[in-house]
Amino acid sequence: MKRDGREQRSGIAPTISQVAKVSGVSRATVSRAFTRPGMLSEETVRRVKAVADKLGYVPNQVARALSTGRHGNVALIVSDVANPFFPPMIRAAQLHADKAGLCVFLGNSDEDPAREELLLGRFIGQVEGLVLASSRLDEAQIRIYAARRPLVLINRDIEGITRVLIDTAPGVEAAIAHLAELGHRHIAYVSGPTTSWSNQQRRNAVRKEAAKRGLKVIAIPARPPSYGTGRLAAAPIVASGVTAAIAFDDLVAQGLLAGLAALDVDVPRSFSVVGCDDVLGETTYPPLTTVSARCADAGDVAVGLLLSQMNGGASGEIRHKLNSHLVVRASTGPAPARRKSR
Amino acid sequence: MKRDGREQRSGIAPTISQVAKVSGVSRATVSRAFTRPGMLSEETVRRVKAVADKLGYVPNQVARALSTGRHGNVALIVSDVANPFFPPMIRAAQLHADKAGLCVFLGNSDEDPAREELLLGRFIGQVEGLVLASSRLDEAQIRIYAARRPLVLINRDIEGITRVLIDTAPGVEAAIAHLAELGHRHIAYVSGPTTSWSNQQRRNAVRKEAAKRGLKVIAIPARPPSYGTGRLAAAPIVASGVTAAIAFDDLVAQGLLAGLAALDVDVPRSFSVVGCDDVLGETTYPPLTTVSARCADAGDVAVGLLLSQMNGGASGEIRHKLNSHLVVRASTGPAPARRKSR
DNA sequence: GCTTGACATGCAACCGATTGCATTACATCC
DNA sequence: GGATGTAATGCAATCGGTTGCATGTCAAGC
Repeated sequence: MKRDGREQRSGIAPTISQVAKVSGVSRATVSRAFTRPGMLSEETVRRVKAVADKLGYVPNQVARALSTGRHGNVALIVSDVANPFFPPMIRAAQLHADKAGLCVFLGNSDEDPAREELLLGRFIGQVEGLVLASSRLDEAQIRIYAARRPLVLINRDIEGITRVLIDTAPGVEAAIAHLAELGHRHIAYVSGPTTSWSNQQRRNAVRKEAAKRGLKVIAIPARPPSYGTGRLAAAPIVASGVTAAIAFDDLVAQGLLAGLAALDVDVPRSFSVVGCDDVLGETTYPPLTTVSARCADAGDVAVGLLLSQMNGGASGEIRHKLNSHLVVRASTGPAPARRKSR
Repeated sequence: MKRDGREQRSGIAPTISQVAKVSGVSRATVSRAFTRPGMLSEETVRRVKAVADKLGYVPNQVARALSTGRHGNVALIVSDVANPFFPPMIRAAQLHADKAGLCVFLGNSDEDPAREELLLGRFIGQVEGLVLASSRLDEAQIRIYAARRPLVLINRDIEGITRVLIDTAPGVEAAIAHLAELGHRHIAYVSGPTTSWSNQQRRNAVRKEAAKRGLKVIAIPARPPSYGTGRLAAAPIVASGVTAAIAFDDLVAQGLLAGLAALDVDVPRSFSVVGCDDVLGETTYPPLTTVSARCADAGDVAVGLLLSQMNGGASGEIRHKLNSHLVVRASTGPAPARRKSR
């Protein structure tokens, strides 16, 4: 049977032909009643819509897509839905897409390039545009897809491809300044994935500003970045003798906080911690001083850029930077006297 | 121009006709080389595929969907992506769908029935099945959609519609028993949305088990359930004189923890807190005793049921219950002597 | 040698819309 | 009154596949 998968349930959905027959016009007219009512007399539009309503007719998106090439779908691929960094971004992207009448496919690559590519292959045929957040794909691959469809990247910096970058450098610099003012002279950067653009950017910002202010900085890895690895980083950090740490992200910072608590190190009295992303709000204990990264805005802006690209505008490459600032809460304080006086 | 939206970028995608022409066979044969290779001679299949490869031909999903009625898409609508309860569920659902070769549309209703319906309307035409998690839609609406497409609900109990319910009752009962054993005699339930199935279920479980063990329970609302409202609930709870509280979810519990800390109430020494859902792991301070709700499993099972429904099987109604258990961490302890001895 | 059937492939209708190009009916203008 | 224009609608091709049925080929069976 041909109609197998179509409408397993009650009543086959009415088609344009049925509406046409009942309202005594051609299929073209019914189509226009929905897509270009201005072309028809008001009377006809009214009559057709009334019939459509009575029959419960809804234009078939798939058929429309085949003939127009526009299906009103976009895809968003993230590396890990469960990382608190993404949900606000996803939400904002959704919202923007919704307003534009678009449906969004969500893909979760689980940080695996192979999976990411699989998803991409599945999506590409049925979307008008793509947003890749923190893509782990290699540059060549990304370029191939970008050649087929409008595509925008989030937190990945590839020349010639529209991208939105959350520029945490200003916030990170402010954080270092903040620590310096509090008297810290020796700090640690708890680093994230080496392949991540964000991590590189943050590391560089830390180095640069620390050098400027004459602070010493050591790097301690937390890979993959998570609560658990952050927690494990506490011991080596304490052993290293630094008085403050700035972590790759909030999750790592939160783990670090827990690790410090377990070692009986009082935060912020004897040690200061700064996070990055500001996705946890005040929910940590103590509330985390962190670099606000506006991840929601990133989702919103990315979809906006995608839209304008889909509509033919904005053909040139765009490199949109979102800046950041420091949010001081309660996990940072004056450097402990013992070390400060050294 | 007709081809407007189609392939704005380089090289129009090759179609079945081009492959047919180049390989010197009919379009039907090319189609079959992909969908029913067994029908063709091995030699032909090989040749066609070689040509397709060289041309970079990929079957157009949209066209295929129009003619077969199967597009391999499903939709998942949640009430709030940003609530930590959902991401693990989304992730699990994705994973399962991926394995079955399906793409998933994600919708975020933001707890708003009107938005939920809008999304549903947009999705219904291009999916083969739907999963609604914590739907806020009224029953009649849901039934209408369920009549058009296979549909499964998560945490919503409507007769006749396949649903997966995270049964937190056993875990909640265990939590009450745990508190009773610790000597608490008077506790609070910090309640969530009145329209939520989960909330009703949890409230009832608390009442029942408390009655059985002779505990007194009062209800204090935290609406909408969030860190903020949980925090605000701390004051009235302390004022009420209870020695322990069980919260609608982990977020509320986490807020409550913060509110108590702000009031200088020591947890667990002078007050015990239990959460629900177990989505925060050990990341709270102190680590939260909570009812594990296996939200990831719910996503996985829901997609599984949807699949079997889509494939014609499992026509009868299914009511799948996922059970729960108590995870004891560090936010619960013996009731304080002062009150215990009363 | 002719029938029969299996196998491989092609023909053409179809899925449900959109749209360029008629066609028709009037109104307007010299 | 005939040329011209305009507004409303229909015709039929098209989008890119899938599939029921017809056709052709070749080998086995009688």
